[in-house]
Amino acid sequence: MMGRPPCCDKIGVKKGPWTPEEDIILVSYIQEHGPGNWRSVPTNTGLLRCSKSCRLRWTNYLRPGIKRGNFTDHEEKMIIHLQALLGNRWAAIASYLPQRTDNDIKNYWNTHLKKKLRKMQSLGGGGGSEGSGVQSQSNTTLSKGQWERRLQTDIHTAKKALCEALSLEKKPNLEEYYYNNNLKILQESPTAPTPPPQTTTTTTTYASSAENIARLLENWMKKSPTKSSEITTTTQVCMSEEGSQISATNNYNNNSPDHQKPNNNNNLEGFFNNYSSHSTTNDQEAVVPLTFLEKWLFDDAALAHVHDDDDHQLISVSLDEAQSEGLF
DNA sequence: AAGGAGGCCAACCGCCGCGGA
DNA sequence: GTCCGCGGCGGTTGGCCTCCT
Repeated sequence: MMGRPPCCDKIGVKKGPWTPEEDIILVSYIQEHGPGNWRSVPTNTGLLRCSKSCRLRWTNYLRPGIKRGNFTDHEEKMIIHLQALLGNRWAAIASYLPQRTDNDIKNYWNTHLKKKLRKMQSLGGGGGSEGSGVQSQSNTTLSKGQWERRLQTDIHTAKKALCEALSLEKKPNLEEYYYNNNLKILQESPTAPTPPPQTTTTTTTYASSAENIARLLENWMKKSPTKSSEITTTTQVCMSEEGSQISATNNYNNNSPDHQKPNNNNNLEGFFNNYSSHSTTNDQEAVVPLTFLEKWLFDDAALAHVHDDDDHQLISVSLDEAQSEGLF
């Protein structure tokens, strides 16, 4: 067909940091229409942003359930391990850490973990791999057959490593994980728990909260010296089979332009009742395992217990899940 | 207290795969 | 079958912040 309209006009597109006002416009729009169809977002909202920018802002900052800063030890280890297995596939890695965005993980890797690993490798004496991760040591030229065999071996090794890593986790399968995780989230909420979804796709559930909005409102408060009010973070999660849509029953000022007024906390309450995202990972890239690092990772036998902490609502990667994602 | 250096992170850029026309 | 836009991803950057001298 003759050219759809471009996703954004290059002229008149605003760049740079998002303002709280823009955030609220975007959030209220997504609340009404759900995430997706990003092309229509700038036109329908009047935001002078390109669709990509809107999507990015949502996924990296405004999306409910995002945890920021302070990576836990367990998260750190998962990232390191997954990075070793998957390489720099931040989106894939992020799918195992639902509270973290790929951007966050990427940043954390680049700013903290790279350095940390380098340090540990120099301490451990072994090494050979450089900063960008735990890379395969083989640089020798191989014939195609050799290369394939090597790759297979690497994949096998990676599988094993992942198996071991996963066996440290206490959640034995995906359904149980979802159920447990869901319950955990629901502990914050007065609503009744829902049964685990009957699905084999990797549906990543985000803890719903108004934290992100609260945060942006907080910023707004700073700008406007009105009284800062406490945002209640009542959360309510119910997993739908379809997922990916914010419940239409939420009433974050659906009909009123008042959504731009930040003090209306009642409207924030229950804002994100239901949100989940889909991720399809099909990563088969395997990288040769770890030596010193591996030890460091696996030595942490307490790993499995970390989940008890409410602050650690991590996806425990089950073997089933990994298998269904083509890791094996 | 001031200036510089380095760190951190939000956002942009460019590429790629997919799907619709 | 081809073209083109969209959405997603990873790499990179620029500006703000913190720490150090």
